[in-house]
Amino acid sequence: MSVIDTVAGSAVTSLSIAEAAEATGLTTHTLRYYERDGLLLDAVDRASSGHRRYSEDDVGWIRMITRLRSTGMPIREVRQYADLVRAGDGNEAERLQLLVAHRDRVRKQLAEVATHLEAIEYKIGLYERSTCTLT
Amino acid sequence: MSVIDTVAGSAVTSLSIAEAAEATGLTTHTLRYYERDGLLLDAVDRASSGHRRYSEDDVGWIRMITRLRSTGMPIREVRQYADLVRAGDGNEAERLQLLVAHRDRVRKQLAEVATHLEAIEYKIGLYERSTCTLT
DNA sequence: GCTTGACTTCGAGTGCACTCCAAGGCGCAC
DNA sequence: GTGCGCCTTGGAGTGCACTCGAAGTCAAGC
Repeated sequence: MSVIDTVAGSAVTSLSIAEAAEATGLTTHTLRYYERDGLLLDAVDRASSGHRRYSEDDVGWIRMITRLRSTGMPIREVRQYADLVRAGDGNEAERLQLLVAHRDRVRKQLAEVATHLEAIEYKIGLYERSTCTLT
Repeated sequence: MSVIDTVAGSAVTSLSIAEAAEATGLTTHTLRYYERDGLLLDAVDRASSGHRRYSEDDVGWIRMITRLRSTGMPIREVRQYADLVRAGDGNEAERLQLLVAHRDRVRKQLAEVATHLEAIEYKIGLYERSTCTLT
């Protein structure tokens, strides 16, 4: 189903929603939901049939926001980021600020989870020792 | 409000729900919710007034399940773990299995988040360089 | 030309984990 | 003895992020 077209001499691949889902690890439901909710930079292109056609840029952007989401950024904030990028040049400082704030949160949370993990591993150690003596 | 009592010669401190909230970082709402939902090992002791009195063991257990929750274990699974502990001796292998499965999930997710974080840091690097040249 | 299947829309439904509310009880300060 | 504040209960409400359903469209294959 992926369509290969030629624009200005360079090959352009576009994907159906199912293929875009496959490529990004999201469901087709989620892809439509993200678009509706303003998380994508633009409305996705359509084939003459009205079906969505995802460009490589679309997929790249979706992969980026998937990284933001997987690190715990709320939908609302991803939308803010998309709004800034959509607004075009001149707000790079704001985008940077948003990303840095997120990075700091993620680092902090990563450290906390690592600490909790250690405590859990300690507990596991206790159980392993007691189970071992039982056998 | 924390009550110091003497039982069998050793000092026993018990905390009001507000103090237990303070000590565990949860809200009083959440503490009651966890108890209702079977996440605690037993019903918490009551003062003659009917108010809850949290023992040090209670607080220790709540801290443990808070670690499980903060590392992403669903309420449902925390309850399973509590059920096993409540059932008493003989199911240590099951508890161990549950904890190990959780540990493995956490390790995996930690690694994924770390990877996503690197990609975000790379992006930040790009913005920092471009903002820098603008100034 | 009819079926099939992948797509479309809008709106409603789900699951999770809290979070809050209203009405009432208890014990202490004034 | 009355106001105050902290507590109690059951049940309802909230916010988030999907997730699903129903009804309809379109292109391709038989």
